[in-house]
Amino acid sequence: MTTASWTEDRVGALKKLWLEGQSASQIAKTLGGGVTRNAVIGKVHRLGLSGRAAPSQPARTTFRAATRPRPAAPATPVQAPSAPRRIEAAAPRPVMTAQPVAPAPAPELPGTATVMTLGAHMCKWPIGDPSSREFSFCGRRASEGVYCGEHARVAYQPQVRKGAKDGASELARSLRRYI
DNA sequence: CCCTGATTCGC
DNA sequence: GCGAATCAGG
Repeated sequence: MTTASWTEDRVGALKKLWLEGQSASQIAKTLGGGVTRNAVIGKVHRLGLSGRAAPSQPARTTFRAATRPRPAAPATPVQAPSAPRRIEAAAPRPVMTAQPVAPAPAPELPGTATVMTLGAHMCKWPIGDPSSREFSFCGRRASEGVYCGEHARVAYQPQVRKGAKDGASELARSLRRYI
């Protein structure tokens, strides 16, 4: 596709990823096609989407409302106090400790859900490199928030006991299964 | 300086 | 409708 326009597919993926909590830049990278984060944000706003759950990298809440750049704007009347933006609790992002690459999806291991097929109540544990075409989601029943039981336990990392070397290696081994 | 989203405006 | 430029902030 030479003209990276907003096709149904891309818009669908955009919506999904956006509501998923992905950042604009991340979505832009995922969608590829030379779309920038500005394009993503622009489209998001055009679609009426806006403020959702959680940002990305840093877990900070950048929610402001009206900002006034000022490019040759004659006395603009006071802008409305901004529309109500949803502020929901976000599911903790999975900790990806040095994720090398997604080698082979185990035999019966889940991970066939793509960004397009991932349903609302399907585990959204990412599998593989988001920028790769092989990228998929766990897809199992999301019983714990946005993740299935198993992935929820990994997402909500209990905390690593210090000095528990056996436990550490065990954790590392169990984590490997999720990649 | 990295990142985030928000807004405006020229196309 | 689209997105770069810009803004505002963590």
